[in-house]
Amino acid sequence: MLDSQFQVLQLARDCMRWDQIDQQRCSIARSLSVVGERWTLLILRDAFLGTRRFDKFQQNLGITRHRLSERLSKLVKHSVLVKVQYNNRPPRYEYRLTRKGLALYPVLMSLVAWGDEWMNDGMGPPLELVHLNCGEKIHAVASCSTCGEPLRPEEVRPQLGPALMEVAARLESEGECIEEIQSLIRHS
Amino acid sequence: MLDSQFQVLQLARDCMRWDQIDQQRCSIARSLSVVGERWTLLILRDAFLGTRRFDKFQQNLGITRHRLSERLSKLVKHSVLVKVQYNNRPPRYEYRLTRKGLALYPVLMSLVAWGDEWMNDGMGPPLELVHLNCGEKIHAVASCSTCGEPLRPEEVRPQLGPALMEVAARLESEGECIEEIQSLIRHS
DNA sequence: ACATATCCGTTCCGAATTGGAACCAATATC
DNA sequence: GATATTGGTTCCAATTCGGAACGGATATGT
Repeated sequence: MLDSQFQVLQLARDCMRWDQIDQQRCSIARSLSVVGERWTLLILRDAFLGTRRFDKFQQNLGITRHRLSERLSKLVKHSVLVKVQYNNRPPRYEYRLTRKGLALYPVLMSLVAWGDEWMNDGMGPPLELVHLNCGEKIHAVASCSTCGEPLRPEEVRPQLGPALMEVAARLESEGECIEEIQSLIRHS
Repeated sequence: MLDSQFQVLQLARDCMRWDQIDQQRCSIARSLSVVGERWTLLILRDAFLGTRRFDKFQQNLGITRHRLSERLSKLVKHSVLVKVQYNNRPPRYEYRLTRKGLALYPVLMSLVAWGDEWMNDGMGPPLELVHLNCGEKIHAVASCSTCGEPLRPEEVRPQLGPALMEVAARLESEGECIEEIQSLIRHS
């Protein structure tokens, strides 16, 4: 009971270990607990470009076999990839994006857009993206799911959602100061 | 000369070390070389929620002071944050998002959207986002910079951009097989 | 039949990164 | 003069990582 509050507010310990961030009530922290490790997003980049087999991932990425094996297993465990047998004799497996994995496309595309604009070396983007829908060279923009306008930080107001509401209410009823509830928002 | 090709194709060494991914001609790899380390995106999440001071970051995140100091310095070095003196005596500093830092908003919002949908625990999202433009609770969608339609992986065709074109041309004139040029695309 | 190749990993060890805690310096406040 | 606050740095043990060798199941060449 008290424990879970402390977990959210991180008063239980001076510092939180990285392998515990999935316990935070924060969607970014939870996302990163699955895709936030070294190599993982690069593996997914390759998956979106069509790579499916262990060897190809290893060659394309230059990751060690050990690390690759570990990362792929974790992605399978979290249903971002599925391990599919594509050959009986000898038994051979490949890794394919699931719906959950495909849903990461916006994350990768926004990283591409940022890198193209802010990390280029003056030689233009390494890859160009042609949108078959409109035929133009394009980049990704984050826009509103309802009105379709591009999202700007100052026009988006974060507020306590259902998952945090009750925690906040309990804290308030126990006389916790507003500052700690604010801090809750920061952690969500 | 040959070195730079090997760098791109990663034939020079069996494996590439993580601290060298910024040398890849890949915008995702380059982006991750700045924001891909543990804690960094969580620090930026806090920055977008208004945190500016060393102590507040430390309290909110539960990161060690050492690590925080290192990450902030790196973000300042890459102009994602600026260190601004907000008090003369005693000299006190705070960290603010630059334009380059603000441009990371889509990355964070797409991580939030993915986490809300795929990593929730059945209690609804921790934070709700109200878009002042339309007044609704919304989430971020990646859409086309030209036609505005939501981006779907199968409708986006990646092709060699200027930064890779010349490398590919040189490889071809030297008789490298098409497979290695394909691999170039994968690395870009 | 036997050697070699391919694919998909695992095991092991030294090197690099991280977490945890203590320490430090400049100034404000009691 | 003692204690608190802000913004760090230093140090060491624990964890994670990179590199290279090894393994097992099967195909392929000779």
